[in-house]
Amino acid sequence: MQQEKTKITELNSGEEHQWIGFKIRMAQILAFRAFEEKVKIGGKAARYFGLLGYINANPGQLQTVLAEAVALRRSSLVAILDQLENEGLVERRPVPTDRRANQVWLTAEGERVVAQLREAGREHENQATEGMTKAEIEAVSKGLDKIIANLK
Amino acid sequence: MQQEKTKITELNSGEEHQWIGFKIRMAQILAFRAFEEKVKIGGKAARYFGLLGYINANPGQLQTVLAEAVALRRSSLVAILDQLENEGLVERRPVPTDRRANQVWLTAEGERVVAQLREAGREHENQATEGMTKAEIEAVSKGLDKIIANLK
DNA sequence: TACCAATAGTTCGAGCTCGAACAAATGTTA
DNA sequence: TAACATTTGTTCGAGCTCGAACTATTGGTA
Repeated sequence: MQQEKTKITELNSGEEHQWIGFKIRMAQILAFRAFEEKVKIGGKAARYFGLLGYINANPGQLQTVLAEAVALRRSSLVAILDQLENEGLVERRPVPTDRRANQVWLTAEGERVVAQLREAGREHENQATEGMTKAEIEAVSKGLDKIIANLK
Repeated sequence: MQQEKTKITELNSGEEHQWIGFKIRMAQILAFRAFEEKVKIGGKAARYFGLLGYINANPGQLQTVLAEAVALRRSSLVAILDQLENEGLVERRPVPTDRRANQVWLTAEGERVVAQLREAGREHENQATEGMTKAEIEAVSKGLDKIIANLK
């Protein structure tokens, strides 16, 4: 039973594709891809915008906290911070009360880059939610909050 | 200006973390992680459940179409199909009218595995949306559809 | 105090996705 | 027909994340 090429006009999405979990996956892949294609500011900064933004909002946190905040493993964060430190965007400082730990801070340059990325991020956000009402966007946002909380 | 460890009771999420794009990323990482931890059925099947489900709903499609359907690149799909073929879940068949192309089909075993995974997927879906009303879930679902369409 | 568990950060190898480049086949156009 | 462009699947190297194992340090307990 083989289909004529020209007759495949309509593809069946399948039950799985109606699941939230799958849609979230699709959306994240497409969103990340689009953002990176759009933003060409300073090195790895765009890729780790979420992390940099979090550091900006919470200066001086431990690496463990940062990892949790962006849903990465502690071990994954090491190389990322190494790079961002090499690019002069981020700084590791010793914690006086605990010699195992590091506080992570943005450099002045890091703060500048975050500000620039924020602009690009807003544009991206607008593109992603184009044609949606405020209420629709809010509903997705609140819903995702609940889903994230459920999965944590 | 360094903070006392015990005084960091409340973390600032930062503007970025309020963005849909960021929440989508968090949700997808957590959801994928949770699903893989839960499901221990046959090899790589769980990881590529979305793909298998799509093949199940659309048997005999070209690899290019499949890649698009799950938001992966053509080149990424090659190794995945190699594995799934090795595990006996999937089959590549030549296309009579185009000697470059392959049709991809599920084997009988593949169909059995998809059915099993579907069960696990429903559980996972329930966990992720626990405590949410039907309307809330629907709002997230529709909203994600629009976002996906915007980013495509 | 001495001992043991827990924690912060790190290293390392495995596995995954990507983009670029390629061969083979097909489509298009002069 | 011949020449060129496009498409399909592929290979390959770079870059990323993960889990497991490790060191150093800190916390808890007998």
